[in-house]
Amino acid sequence: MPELPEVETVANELKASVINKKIVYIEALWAKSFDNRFDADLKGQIITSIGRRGKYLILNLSKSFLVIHLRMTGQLLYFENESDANFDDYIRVVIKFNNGLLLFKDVRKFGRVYHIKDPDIFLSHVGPDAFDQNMTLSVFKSKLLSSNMSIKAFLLSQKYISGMGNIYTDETLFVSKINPSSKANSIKYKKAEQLFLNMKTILRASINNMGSTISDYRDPAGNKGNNQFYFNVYDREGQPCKVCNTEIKKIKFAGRGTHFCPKCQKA
DNA sequence: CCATGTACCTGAAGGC
DNA sequence: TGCCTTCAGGTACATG
Repeated sequence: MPELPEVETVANELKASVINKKIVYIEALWAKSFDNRFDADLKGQIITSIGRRGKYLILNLSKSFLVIHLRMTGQLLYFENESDANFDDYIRVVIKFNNGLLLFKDVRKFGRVYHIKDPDIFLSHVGPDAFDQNMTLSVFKSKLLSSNMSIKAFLLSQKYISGMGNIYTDETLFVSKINPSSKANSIKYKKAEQLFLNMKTILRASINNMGSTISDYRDPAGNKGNNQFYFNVYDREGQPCKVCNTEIKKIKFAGRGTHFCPKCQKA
């Protein structure tokens, strides 16, 4: 699931529920889901702030950091009262606070809770995300020019710009009228500007809609997002294009299911 | 540098 | 009903 808007939604809700709380207990029910890379005691540490970079959630603790990636099916579920929690078969990590409980649930076990010393080092391979102050239009354009990849692969790669996943990449390319196979460095100046603005508009709209839920995504309260009701192309194979009525196609491209309008997004 | 395939995992959905 | 295949919002790594 989770791409930038979903992780942003999770971060915003956690800010309201776990800031200033003290960890009193942490346990990995599935060992690989918790990657402990720093020798500091988590017990007793307080969550001082919460951030996000691309699809990574960053919990700033008193002496170290928890960095969490939800991958495909990860969820962070928060319960003010422990008795409200449902410990089903897919709970991988349990974090108890002096008051409240956070469960990391993950059906497919791809997600990770990392305990690290320095997020800047840990995330050094991850580029600035779409809302980073440093990600200006001119920076974005120069990164486009530097790459001979397809624009779809470019946006999916997290090293140039982070946070974009399969849904928002397809949606952004549709609105920008760019074929997914177009080379990143072939996109003209004006088109690149539209792409940049559309990307931010689409991500912001989804944040306002609490993210998109296709199947697994839930926010920390267990609620689904609403942005999936506004897709133009994603998950709309065979349905008419909302602009020109042409049938939306789905192909395999850059290793991913890729949705587009053959007329609006000519190669 | 770039594209492709594989691995990591489980469950849902579709074909027969 | 049941078996088999394919696919899924992501990323790391190996191979041409």
